[in-house]
Order: sequence, then C-alpha cells, then structure tokens
Amino acid sequence: MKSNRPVTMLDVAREAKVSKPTVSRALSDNPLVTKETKEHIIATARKLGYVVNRNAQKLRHKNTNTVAVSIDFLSHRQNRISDPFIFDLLAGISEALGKKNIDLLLTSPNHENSEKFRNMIAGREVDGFIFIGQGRRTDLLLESANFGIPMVVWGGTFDNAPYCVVGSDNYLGGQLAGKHLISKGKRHILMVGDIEHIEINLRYKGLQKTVADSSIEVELSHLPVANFSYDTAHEVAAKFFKHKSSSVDGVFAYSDTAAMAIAHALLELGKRIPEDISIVGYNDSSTAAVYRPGITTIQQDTYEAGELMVKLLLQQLEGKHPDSRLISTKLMVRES
Amino acid sequence: MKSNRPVTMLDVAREAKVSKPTVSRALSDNPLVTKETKEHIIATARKLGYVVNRNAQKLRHKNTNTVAVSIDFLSHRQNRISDPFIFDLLAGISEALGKKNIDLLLTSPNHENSEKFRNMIAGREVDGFIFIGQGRRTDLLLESANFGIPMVVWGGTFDNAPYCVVGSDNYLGGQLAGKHLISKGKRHILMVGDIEHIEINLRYKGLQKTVADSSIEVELSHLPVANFSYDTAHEVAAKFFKHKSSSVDGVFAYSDTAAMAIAHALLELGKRIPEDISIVGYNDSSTAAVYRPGITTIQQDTYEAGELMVKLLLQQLEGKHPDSRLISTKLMVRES
DNA sequence: ATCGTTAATGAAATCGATTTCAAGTATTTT
DNA sequence: AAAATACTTGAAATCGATTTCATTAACGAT
Repeated sequence: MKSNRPVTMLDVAREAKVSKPTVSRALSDNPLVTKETKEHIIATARKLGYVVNRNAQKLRHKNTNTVAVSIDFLSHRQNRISDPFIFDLLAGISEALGKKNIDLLLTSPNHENSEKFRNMIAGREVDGFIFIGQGRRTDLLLESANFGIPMVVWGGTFDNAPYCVVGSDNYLGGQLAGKHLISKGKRHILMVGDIEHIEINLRYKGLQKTVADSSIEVELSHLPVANFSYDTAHEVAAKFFKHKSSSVDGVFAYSDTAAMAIAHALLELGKRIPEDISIVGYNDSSTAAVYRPGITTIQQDTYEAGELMVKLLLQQLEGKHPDSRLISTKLMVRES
Repeated sequence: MKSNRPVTMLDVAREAKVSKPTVSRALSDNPLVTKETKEHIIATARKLGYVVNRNAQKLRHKNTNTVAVSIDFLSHRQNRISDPFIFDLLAGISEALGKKNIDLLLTSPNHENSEKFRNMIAGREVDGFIFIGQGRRTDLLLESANFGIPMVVWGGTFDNAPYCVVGSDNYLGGQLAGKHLISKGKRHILMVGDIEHIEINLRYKGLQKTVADSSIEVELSHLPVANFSYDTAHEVAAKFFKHKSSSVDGVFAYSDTAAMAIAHALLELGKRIPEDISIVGYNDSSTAAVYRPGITTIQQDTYEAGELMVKLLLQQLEGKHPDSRLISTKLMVRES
C-alpha cells in the first residue's frame, strides 16, 4: 500500500530517528554532527534512495548554480554550415562548467528580445550568461548588459564595451595573415568579409597595418560579403573573380567556411591554389584541416576560450568586474 | 533606503491591494479572477518589475519543464572532428524544445555512471533525457533505462531495446549506398567501419542484402576501424590501399568524416575519385557538401529528428511507451 | 554540589509560489 | 423578502530543504 511519493528528507529523518535539520547537516557534511550520527544518516539516506530536491534547495539557498549559454541556432539553420567552430566553443564551455559542477542551460535568442534573458536571471533560473555566435545581435547584448545581467560574450570587443568580451586577438590575426601572404610572395591581397562586423573589422585593421609596414609594395583591397553562409561566400567570390581579371593573388577570408567557398570558386575558374592565389581563413574549424587543399588559418584554442569565459563569468558572480580578454591566436599553416 | 530584495508575489499583492492567491491566479490567467482585477494586477506586476521565481514554482508544481540532452564532449575532444552532425542534431532538438517552451539542460556523461542521471531525475532537475552521440556507451544507456528514466536515444536500435531509439534507417541507408555504387559500375565494394557498432552493423546488413540481390556479380569485403576520428580512418585507409593492390572500386564509409579521410588517403596514393574508386559516406554532415570532391552520402533530416525525439520523450512523460522510430533516409548524390 | 562552558540536537521560521477550502458578496429564484 | 445559487476573494496549508534560535546533555572548574 506504499504510495509512489518520492523520498523526502523527513522520511530519512524518521527512519534514522533524528530530526530534519540533523539530516540536512549530516548530508552537507556539517561539523556540528557527530561522525557516528552522520554515518548512520548517510546510510539510511542511501538505503531509502534519498535524493535532495534541487528546486527546494535552490529556493532556500537562493542560488541557481546554473549558467545559460545562448546560441542562435536559427541563424545556424539559415546558413546551414555556419560554424562547426561554435560547437567547439560549446564543448570547451561545457567542460569548464562541468569541472565546477555548474549546470549548463542551453538557450536560444530566437525572435526574442533581451527581456527573456532578464527574466531568466530575475526568475532565478540562471546566474549568468555566455553568448556565443551572436556577433550580429549587438543590440540584444547591449540591452542585456543594461539590465545588469552578468555576462560574457564571445567575439570582438570595442571601446567602452559595457560587457565582458572574450575573443581571439583579431588584430594580431590580421597581422599574421598579412605577414604570411606577403612572405609567400603575394602582392595583391584581398580581404573578404563584412568589415562592419566588429571582429572582421579588427582583422582588417591588423592586415592594413602589416601591409603599411611592409618594406615591399603591397596592394590591399576589400570585398564585402553580406552573411556568413558558405553559399553566399561562394557566389560573391565566383562573381568577383569571373568578371574582374583581377591581379589578386592572396585572399584573407573572414572564416574557414568562407575560405573553402572561395577556394572552391577559384578552382572552378581554373585557378591553382596556392600557386595562383593563396588563401588564409579564420577559426581553424575542424573542417579547415580536412579540406583539400588544407586551409591555412588563424587558430584559437577553444578549450582555453571555454575555461576563460567561465572563469570571467564566475568572477562577475562574485561581484568583480573583470576586463575583456584575448585568447592566444596563432597562424596554422597548411597548403592553401 | 529600499533594500535590493527581489520583488515577490507578496509585494505585488500588497501594492495591488489584493491577496497572494489572487495575484497568482491573475498571472496564470485563471478565469476565477475578474478581468479588471486581472488587468490591474498585471499592470502592478509589470510596474514593480515582478518575475516569478521559477524554483519556488517548480517546487510547488512538482514539474521541472526541463529536458536534459547528454553529449559526450570529451570523446569529441579526443577525436577532434568527430561529428558536426551532432551539432545539427542538437540544433534540431533545441528548436523543438524551444517551440514547446521547455528548457534544455546540456549535460555530459564524462567519467560518470548512470547514477548521475538518476539523481537528476529524482532531484527534480529534469523530466527526461535525450542522448546523442553515445553509440559506444550502451552500458550507460541500459543502466539508465533500468532506473526507469524517461529517455530517447539517437542511434541504432536492436531487438527488445529497453529504451526508445530514434535514428536513420540504417538498413535502408546501406541498401541505398549499395545500389548507388553498383549502378555506377562498381563491382568490388569495401565497407569501412566497426560492424560491432549497432548502427554500422545495420548498414552493413543492408549493403549485404543489396549485393546478394544484385543480378550482377559483386564482391563485398569489410575493413574495421577502431574509433571515430578522422586521423584513424585516414591511417587505416592509407595502410589498406598502399599494401594491398586491391581491386576495390567502391567504398561505403561509416561517416562523412571517414569518407573524407579515405578520399584524402586515396588521392595521396594517386587514385582518382570517382573514376578509380567511388566513395559513399553517411550523415550528410555540413562538411560533406563542402569537401572536394563533394561526398555522396546518406542524408537524414536533423530537424525532423529533433522534433521526433522531443515528441517521443514528451509522450513518455505523459505515461505512454512509444516505439522506436526511424527518420527519413535518402541518398544525396555528389561527385564522389 | 553548583555554575559555566561546550557540543549536539530539534522546534519553528523561512525561501516564494500554488492550492485547498472557507467565507463573503452579488445575483437569481421562489 | 427569504433562500438558493453563482462569483470572487483570502487565510492558511503545502511543496522540500535550510537556518535561526533555543534546549538539552555532558563536561570540567570552583
């Protein structure tokens, strides 16, 4: 005639012939409780299959022990390939949080405004946010920051950014790409990508600087691409290289995905890579290594990034205000 | 002198000059409350910036409205590229849950046993589980099922599986691959992959069937590969094709990643694809489309998969016991 | 033998929302 | 006009764990 009611702390208390508080203390290893009672209680708890109700615990403790990670999956769907890189980042974050025993709530900003995020904080669902893959929704990020939400953003930073940003050293990345292309004898470099985008803009500046500082005469031009899909990049590159009998012999693309799309377009037009045109991508996505020709790219350690983002978020939860940070960024030379 | 205490329902009640229950009813749109009081309460709630405390709500409601998705990120790290496909699945699940307003808790089985999962259920953290990318941890899955955890697993099913599985029609996939290769005039087909793995085994059986049923004489052989990494597949393929001056002219690989690795190895050995050897992959990962030569593969709709997995899990939460299901599976012909 | 101190335990209050049940008011019926 | 019914509303109990505060027991000090 036993009901299927879950085992509660009171059940354990009764069975162990002690009171609720004692059980609570015993299970949280409070020194107030004698070793013997403690052991006895732990044994009974195990015997009854007791598991603490996390919701009751969170209510009482007023902490959530949960961090939200926001990824815009819908835009991912629109441009299907977007970035395996984001998955790598997610893996890094998941591991870092796992180590600290913090739960990860995966959320998506689709069609929502930042009020949703605010409510998740106010409703004690999560303690803070990590935003990845949302370089295009600065509005959302600014609003969220305005609400005072503890948050860390993956991407590029800017002067007086009101939130904490972690990203690769985009400026350095641009320099590395430039130096590499110049050292390979390229003299007509084309930057492909939307330089209105914070991160890409920084890379462009780094590239510009390198070109300007070069003792050799190098020409630099720029080709904008509206979105982040493989297809768009392919289309734009195909059009560009078909019509213009350009002298471009070096390309710095805004992502590995774009680099591959451009490589594809060039090969279709009968160009040789890297003999005729050399290409440098960005991210060192898992795909870049697999592609043929192997894509030379800018590498960022996603595990380091995950650890760092988690660390900075936790600092905020302790009331600190950590500065934005760059992660190590280096050139990964492959065939292209 | 106002303290920073979060606004509670009692605050709203006082401000609106009604009682707590009335506020609760008003906010949940309970028909017991008059339209006017309701509007008044909603207005004051908004004025005070009230947000319901989800933990208190969950405690009282005894529901969690949260589903856990378990991905083994660590194994993902070991073989870095593993599968962008998993990310696609995750996107599908995230969207499907989002539509139903259910939270997604991303968790990882790393180094843990199934007791962790059981505790998450018993501790009212989540209502159920979706497991993806864990074909190798059948032990964990069986234990979890034993605990009576509501769960849906991505992958291959087997007779009397004690849990609900959603996957592509692996048997059909094998048949499609076989028919395609035979129709391209290939007569010596090699299956690459660990046929101890449930899903791959089913594909192998489908392939066998097609070969057996073929009116043309076709030879079928098999090459095992221990893990799921790009590098291992590359290595095994390189060794196989270098030493044996085999007559193999068609390959069916266990994944797109493997297909690319094998293609790479073959091209290095001077073989032409698809003239000398034709390759079929599996998954239609985002990478397969981008690779050159484009990888012919077996396509599964990840959004359909996500929707279906969520639907079946919710059915279980309603006390039903839905059967395992296959999602639509078709051949995606590309160059390889 | 009495007092003060320390250690271990429990009763009751608390976290914040929801639900039960009783009570009050307004409306309709006879 | 009295009684029956339907609407609204609120007081108190509840969900399950934790914390405050009071109490008891045990010990050594005087």
